[in-house]
Amino acid sequence: MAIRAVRGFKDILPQEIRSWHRIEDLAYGVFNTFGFKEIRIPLVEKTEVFSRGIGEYTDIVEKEMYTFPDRKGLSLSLRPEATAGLLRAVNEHRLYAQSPILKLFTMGPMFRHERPQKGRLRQFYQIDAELLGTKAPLSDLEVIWMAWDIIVRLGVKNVRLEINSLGCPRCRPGYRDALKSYLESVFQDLCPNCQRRSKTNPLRVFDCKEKSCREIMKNAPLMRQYLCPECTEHINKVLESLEVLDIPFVINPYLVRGLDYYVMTTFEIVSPDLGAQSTVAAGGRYDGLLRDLGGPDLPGVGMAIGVDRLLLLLEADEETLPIDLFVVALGLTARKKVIPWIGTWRRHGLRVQMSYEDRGLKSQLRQANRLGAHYVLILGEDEIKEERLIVRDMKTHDQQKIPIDNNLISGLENLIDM
RNA sequence: GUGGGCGUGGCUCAACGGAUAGAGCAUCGGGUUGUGGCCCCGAAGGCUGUGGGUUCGAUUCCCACCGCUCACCCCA
Repeated sequence: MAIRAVRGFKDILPQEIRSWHRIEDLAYGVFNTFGFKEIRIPLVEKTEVFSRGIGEYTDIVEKEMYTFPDRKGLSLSLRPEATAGLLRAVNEHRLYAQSPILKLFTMGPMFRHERPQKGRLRQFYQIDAELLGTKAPLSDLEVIWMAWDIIVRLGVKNVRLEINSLGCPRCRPGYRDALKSYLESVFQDLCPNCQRRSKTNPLRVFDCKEKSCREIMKNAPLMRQYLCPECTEHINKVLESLEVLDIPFVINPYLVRGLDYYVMTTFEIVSPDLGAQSTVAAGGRYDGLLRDLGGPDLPGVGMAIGVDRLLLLLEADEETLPIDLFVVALGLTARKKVIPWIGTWRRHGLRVQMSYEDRGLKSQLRQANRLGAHYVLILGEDEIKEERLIVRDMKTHDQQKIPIDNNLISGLENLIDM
């Protein structure tokens, strides 16, 4: 029985790698123009980073993390998201001291032990950006803008921005109480799941798909009615700036993030083409998180793009990487002559391949054709005797002979016009 | 963790409970002893996911397990 990859862990095969590069390259470009700098952080952190950062009683921390003791008994976890670890690094290296505003991005795999399905793997990739040091609504905009830009510029059509405000530590408790007491009053009529959620994560009840729960929640109090003046002004300014930019959005009063650190602005970019896991990108404001991780009380806002999901929305890229020159050497003498030439051409940047097997001309030409070679160079006994080798243009079928002399290397390069 | 669907050459899929499990694509070789693609011919490639059961006989029906997948849950 051959060994298979672990459930929920996938190989990214050569035929899909170009799409990955396309996404990553575009993201690098966008981040660069927005003035974000790259940071690379460990895949493993002390479990504490996530339990304190994301929240001890969130599903992610409670039942989805890969947590294990190291050889000395210290509890470690594979990162289930990027923000907590990134802020740990910011704090550890006092990066916030360099400038009042810190703009960072990172990309890489995250790990959550969930049941795999479409758009949900146990190792999945995120492109993540964080903007620290300001509460200004325009910083929310920047982060949303980048996510939107990356997704739209990749050619994804059918996406929608959903946005909401979760309030702040001043107004959220009042709302939470109101929601809780409402949920208590209707407790008997909620589905078992929501009865549990009403205690652990009341906002999540809004997400329930049960008809009865939806009906009940239509009369539930909404955060919007409880937002303090500052939060109201903040979200309004974010929405105004989105309008200025012509980024279409819908206000989703039920939008909730499953991580405890979010306050005020939260958003998702969703696509109906993804199946049940419809969120391509998401993020929000997390003032207070850095403080909770033991750092200074710096506000922040961030976003993460699900690369695997984004990939599901893209047209598959061509995998074939054409080559410039395929060298056919027939026989041992020819092979020996040809190898140093190949080395030179490769150092000059030409994409050159040869057959590793001692096959006939026909077979090697077939191989050259399959590889998409533009030119084929043929060197056999006749050519050695004649001291001229054959250069064949596979597209036009033209063939010509060029002398094997000191000018061979540059002569060929001129001929094939690279 | 719960439920549905599906497991046959590398890939996409056939085969009423019946014979040596087939086809297309891909691979390799030949048709041209040194000229690719198209065409023709041929070769190689299978413990039909695993283990039980029913049957004279199971790829086919039943059960269990494993795997994949979609959905619930949750989230990027």
